[in-house]
Order: sequence, then C-alpha cells, then structure tokens
Amino acid sequence: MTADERRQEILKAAVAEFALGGLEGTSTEDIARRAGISQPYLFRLYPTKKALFIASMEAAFGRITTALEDSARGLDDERALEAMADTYTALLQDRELLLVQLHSYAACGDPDIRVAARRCFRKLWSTISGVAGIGGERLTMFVAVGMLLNVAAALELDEVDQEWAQLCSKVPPSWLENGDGPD
Amino acid sequence: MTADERRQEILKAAVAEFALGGLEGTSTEDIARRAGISQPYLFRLYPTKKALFIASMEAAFGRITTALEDSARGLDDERALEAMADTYTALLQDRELLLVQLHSYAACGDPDIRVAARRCFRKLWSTISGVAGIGGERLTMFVAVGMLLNVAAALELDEVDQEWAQLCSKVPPSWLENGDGPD
DNA sequence: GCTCGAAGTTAGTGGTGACTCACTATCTTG
DNA sequence: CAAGATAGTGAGTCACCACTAACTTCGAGC
Repeated sequence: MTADERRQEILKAAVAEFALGGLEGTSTEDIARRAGISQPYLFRLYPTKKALFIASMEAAFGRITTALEDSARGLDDERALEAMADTYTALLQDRELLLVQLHSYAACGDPDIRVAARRCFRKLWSTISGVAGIGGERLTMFVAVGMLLNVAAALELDEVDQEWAQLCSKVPPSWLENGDGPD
Repeated sequence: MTADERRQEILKAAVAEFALGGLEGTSTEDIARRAGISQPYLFRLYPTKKALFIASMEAAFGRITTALEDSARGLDDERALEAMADTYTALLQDRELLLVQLHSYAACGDPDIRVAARRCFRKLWSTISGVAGIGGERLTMFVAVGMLLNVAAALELDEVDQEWAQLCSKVPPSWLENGDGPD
C-alpha cells in the first residue's frame, strides 16, 4: 500500500477514535491498532499526534461542509435551508462527525488547534451562509441548532426516553418556515 | 483549615483547571498546585480524579442554573426570558463556566460522566423551562443559542475581529421579541 | 503533659503514552 | 542482478501521572 493510501486509512481510523476520546483521551496506539499498522509507523506518516488530530478535524468539518453544500446546490435559498437541515439530520446518524466537532472545540485550549478550529468553523459558517443566501440572526440560529445537536449526540439523548431529550435530538420542524430574523 | 473548607478550595481550583484542559488534559498536580496543597492530599479529600471532575461539573452547572433562576425570579414569563438571556451574556465574561460545560459534554464517552452530564443538563433545561414558562421549540432555541455561545467561548471568537465572529459571540438581540414557536 | 485524631507532606510505584532508532522486507529501475 | 528507495516493525526511552504508604505536625480534651 502506498504512503498516501495508508495516510487515508490512518485518517479514517483517527476520526473514529478521536470521536470517542478526543485529543487527550485517545492514544496513538488505539489509532494505529484500528488502522491495522504498528504505532511507530503512524509517526512516519504524521509528524505528531496533534497534527493528526488537526487533520482529523479538517476531514470531519470538510465532510460536513461538503455534504451541506452538495445537498443544497442548485436550489433556491428557502429550499436550500430546508435541504441542509435535512442533511444535518441525516448526519446525526453518523455521530462520528458531530463528536469530532465537539472534541475540536474542547481542545481549543491549545492555540494551534484553536486556529485550525476557527478556520474550520468559519468555512462551515460561510458555506451555509453562501448556499442558503442568508445571514444575520437567521444564520446564527441555524448554526446554534447544529451546536445543540452536537451536545445531544454527546449525551446520547436518543437513548433517553423522555420528552425533553427528544426535543434536543432533532431539528425543530417548524422553525425553518417562518423567517424570524430581519436579515 | 477544615477538610470541608479545603474541599471547597480544591473544587474552585478544579473548576478553573478543568475549564482549561478538560478531564484528560488536566493533571491532579495542576489542580493541587492551584489549590495550594500537595497532590496526594487531594486524594484524601476526593477519592478519584473522575469524582472531582464530576463534582466540578455539578458546581459549574449549578452556578449557571442558579444564576438563571435568580435573575428571573418573580418576573412574568416574557421578562424572565429576557432576564435569563442577559444573565447568560454576563456569564460569558467568566468563560470558566462555559468551558467546563463544554468539557463535560466532551468527556461523555465515559458512562459515569455521561449520566452526570445528562442530569446536569436536564436540570438546566427544566429550570429554564419552569422559570420562563416556555417549552417546545422556543425553549429548544434558547438552549441552542447557549450551546453556540459555549463554542464561541472555546474558539475565543471575541478576539476575532470579523463580522461572523461577533455574530456568534452574543445573544441575537431580536430573537426574543417575536414568539416564533407555537405555544 | 500526654494522647488522639485530623490536617498535611515526602517519597515512592506501576503503568501508560508520545516519540525514536535500528533494523527487515519488498519493489523498482538501470 | 545490484542498488537504492519505500513500506513496515520490534524494542526501547523518557517523561508524566493517578494513586498509595508511611511519616510529621499540631491543636483539643482529659
């Protein structure tokens, strides 16, 4: 297998493991095992654990951003927003992406990671804004709901059979319809 | 100093340190140093690091919940919601509480912590609901904005001098006024 | 003034984890 | 086929860290 292919495998494994444990809670050993290689070889292909974490962040954010973009391409603004909400709901099934996002925010105590996380977040933000042609408070609210869904994923609220828990774990169905912000 | 007083000191130090590094990113040595005691003595007063983390979570969530409750006590529903929004904005100054919250969610890979985090979150949720007399989607949106503010605190977006960053770091001024949800 | 318990410390210990070094195996190319 | 590059590993290093054991200090009560 070529180094580049192997790097992809590692990245896939890293996203999965970092989703579970975050930067500090995941060992490079865990990642290597999942990727099916020895732990030292991981360091041949990624210089440091932190670099691998940042790569994982970028992969996870990238997949989310791309999925949203794709689902809304060619639709008019109002339908684009609905489409993105649907897509995000679909992403909920694969908790990996949401959890990596959450762990990225949590790891922002480190300046390098903070810079990378800002870049990823900004990209996500501007993609949504551009594709749906919205801005201002309506955009803020859209992203806010996304953040709540991340928390719901972390808490595994879908396992909790109570009304409030169900409310948190899915996009509110009606809030899209009425344009509540001025924008 | 009595053991109970010391426990309070440790808890204060723990909240501060865990806010910076989270469960895995903070050493008990760091906490002990900040509390001004030797590291082994910490284990006389808290059985494990995890127990101390859970205590820190509960302290942080408790302070938030209490602050919201206090600020809204005696007001009618609509004013209560505004008051709580103001209070949360004020809490933004002290990023400690928001960050401990975020790290609590991130540490939910551990079942014990997940259970504790759900309990804290549920309490926060039901307090807001009870005090403001709201429910359904309007409540969801209120909490969602709170989650976005947590992320903004982690990313230190107030340091970023760009429009989108400013949008994230404060409660949208107008969304309170119009009852956008049903009920 | 002596004892007893509670506050607190110093010096470990066993384990883990990021990262390195020296090595092997395989493949390609002149 | 010789030789260099490329994929990959086993064994180790060094620092850190959660937690323990054994000791000291000191104030209160008899």
